[in-house]
Amino acid sequence: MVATRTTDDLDDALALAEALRPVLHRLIRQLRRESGDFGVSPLQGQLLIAIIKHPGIGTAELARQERVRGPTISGHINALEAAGLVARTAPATGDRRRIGLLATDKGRTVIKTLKRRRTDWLARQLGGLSRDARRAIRDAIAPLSEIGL
Amino acid sequence: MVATRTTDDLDDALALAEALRPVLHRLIRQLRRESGDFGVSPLQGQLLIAIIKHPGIGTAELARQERVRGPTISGHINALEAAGLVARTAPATGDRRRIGLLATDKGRTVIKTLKRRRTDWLARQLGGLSRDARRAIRDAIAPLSEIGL
DNA sequence: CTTGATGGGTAGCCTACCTATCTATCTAGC
DNA sequence: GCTAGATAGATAGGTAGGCTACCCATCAAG
Repeated sequence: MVATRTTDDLDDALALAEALRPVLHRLIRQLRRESGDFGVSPLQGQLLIAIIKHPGIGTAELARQERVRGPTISGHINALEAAGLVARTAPATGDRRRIGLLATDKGRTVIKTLKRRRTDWLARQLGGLSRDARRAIRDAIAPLSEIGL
Repeated sequence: MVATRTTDDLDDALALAEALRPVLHRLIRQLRRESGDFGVSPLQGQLLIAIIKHPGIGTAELARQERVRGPTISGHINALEAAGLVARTAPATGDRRRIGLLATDKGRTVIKTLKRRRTDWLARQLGGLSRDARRAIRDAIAPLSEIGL
């Protein structure tokens, strides 16, 4: 029955949401508290990685990727620029509203050392789990990424 | 080989952490932004539920459960008390440092209507996924809960 | 009866978002 | 060619939700 199926799906999703939400919040709280200071915040790290991967990317595109508003990007780019990790460059394309973001050598170094030396809290915790547990988490990443388009 | 196994596990955990972290952050950002105002914050909801489940519970116990510092609990209990959802009562046990937290009728009502609410953003998103995707997420909840003791 | 641990609280700070608003530029329709 | 609306980016100001530092009262143990 289609009607029943839909109802079941709704109930299923609702129950799942109730179970998932507190877990997510607890995890994030610990992640924020426990993960030490690497000079750049998690979002800034992501932005830096995105800029390295797509040189000349603009702030609007970054905002869409990270599902964040424009001013949030603006602020973080300001911080990254002040730290000498990225540079705002003149519009490369014909569109003179756009700016092109580039990572500096220092920025690339920061990401490289970050990725190499980040045996952080989260990784340690995950390492303490069984392989099955890690696989279950890994399998959930793709579905979780789909949420929110 | 035990040595190899350990190394693999470390690499595995590290890679998983790198993949999981941005997904978690993105999800939480959207959760915060998109989920409307239900009168109580997610953490306050959890606290209220815990108080209903364990009447007379104290703030220290709540802090441990939600993996949060004492003052954080203090603040939220203040808010919940000001909203008339919980009450601080005299120490029930022999320990006169402790207080006993109780949910008011209003508090119980709030939780009941909260749980029945079907218009939740997260629930809608989860409902839009395939059943397989939801199962993958459900299977990851237990492992994720284990993180951080 | 001091010493240290624990339950609970206040004050003040900080991070990381948000909305509202502004300027400059691009694009479409008249 | 010129205005109307959309888009890129920035700034100002606000808020939520944690945290640390510090305080007091009480308990438990030497």
